[in-house]
Amino acid sequence: MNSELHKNERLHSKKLIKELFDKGSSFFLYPFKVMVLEINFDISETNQVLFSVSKKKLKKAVNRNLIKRRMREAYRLNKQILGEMAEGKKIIGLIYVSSEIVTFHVIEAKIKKILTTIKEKPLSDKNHP
RNA sequence: AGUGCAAGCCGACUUGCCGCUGGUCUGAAGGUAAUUCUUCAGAUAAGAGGAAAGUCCGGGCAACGCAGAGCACCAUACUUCCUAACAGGAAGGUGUCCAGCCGGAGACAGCUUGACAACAGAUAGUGCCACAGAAAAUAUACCGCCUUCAUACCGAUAUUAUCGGCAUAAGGGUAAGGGUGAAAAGGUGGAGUAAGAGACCACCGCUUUCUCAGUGAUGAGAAAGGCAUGGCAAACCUUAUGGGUUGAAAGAUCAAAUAGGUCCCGCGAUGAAACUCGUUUUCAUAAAAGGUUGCUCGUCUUUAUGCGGGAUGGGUAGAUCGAUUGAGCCUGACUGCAAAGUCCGGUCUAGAUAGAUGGCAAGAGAUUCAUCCAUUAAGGAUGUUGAACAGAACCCGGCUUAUAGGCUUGCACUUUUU
RNA sequence: GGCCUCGUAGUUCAAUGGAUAGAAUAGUUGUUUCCUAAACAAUAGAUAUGGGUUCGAUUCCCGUCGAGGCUA
Repeated sequence: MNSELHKNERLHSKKLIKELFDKGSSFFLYPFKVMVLEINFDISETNQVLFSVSKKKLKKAVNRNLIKRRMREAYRLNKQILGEMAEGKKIIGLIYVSSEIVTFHVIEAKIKKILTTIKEKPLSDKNHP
């Protein structure tokens, strides 16, 4: 599996973002809030992911960019944990809720945990939003 | 060599691996009549700032309004110039303040360096000036000063009067003085007077007019006024000048279906007349409603609502353009005191769109802290820490604010050597 | 990205440019009570920040910082 992260793997459609925040199931794993939604195969060919850092938590744009870059890098290096899913694809929202700047190693460890959790989650989670 | 001030410039590096963005080239696959388009792979060079920030000004660009006028609103405010434009910049003028020098008895004036100035108008009008103070803007109401007359008292001479002093009441002349206050009605000195006063004189300050110099702000000189009306316009306001409004989430193009929208045609308002007496025909009509940037004028459209038929075509999701060749950058020459302008030559240097510059490893390292050594002092070694402010979002010109450290130039001071 | 509004005691609000910035509540101390509450009395506490205009600034003007809202 390649370790690239192209534009079609990032979530940029306004409709899908709205759907994710309306219908998706969420859980916390500090310092992240994670939202997941399973979608049909024909809408998207790959998993799509969204990274978000709040302006309320980190005031300066430099620090927000830094955290987003570290999150993106950690997802890129570890996305093979999710593997190939036959049933459908997932859209994932990763929202940073801490107000401190965390090093890359911490973020990578947390992302690994999150991806493992998502993979092991049963499909029945979708039925009771 | 060091320290301080001012101006200008730069804004932490190397290697390896894995990645992101748009461009160019090559190859493969698919589509098209073709130019060519889409996808994938590889190669190649490139990829945040001096403030990208705050959004405080000014423009370009775009849409809207039927063109336009006035009012309202907003902004600016010494002069000349620069500029696409500006509340920006350059040069200059004036004023205030600090310091120094100097003249004068004094009021005050002159020169030099530096800093600062929202620096039009306070006799166009309105308003405000707390407390204190006689009075805060029409100065003379008050306390005072001087004087006339009357009365009472005291003293002297002397005798029923005169002179002097003091007090009270009335009248008159004055504005010197009046603990205050941020601010007190030209100032200093003289002469003068019953007491006084620009009422008078000298000087200083002020105002007005004229002449000369300067593009101009203004300056110099002369004459006159005799001084008559303080401060606040970052209070309302007046004058002059400028501004239409809204912002790229503006806007343009592509674009499936339904409803809706828009346009055209017919029926359709009121009154009168005619006859074939039907909701048939002909003629006339005004005002109303609506659109139009905050308002008014002006201007435009329509004849209610609604129904029927026909045509047109766009809101929303998305894509492309707008959108990176521009008041561009660099070098040089010329003009100008300067801001800046002109010309020759060279050059193309981010273009993302939930938002691209990152991660890991190693090295080198400004700096911080601790220990040890040495010295008049600067210093050296080991370990530790590990780089300021900060991220383009349509593009430019400024302003403001944040900023570790380094470099260059000029000035001043100190030390060392010759 | 663009536009607008607001910052006053710990909290909620007042204050025409003019005396020591006021009130409620919360806090502290005391009286009362066997103790607590309530009541009464006293007390401390603030104009976001830096400049400017003015004799004088919470108020007027400018900059900075912070908070909130509108706009697809």
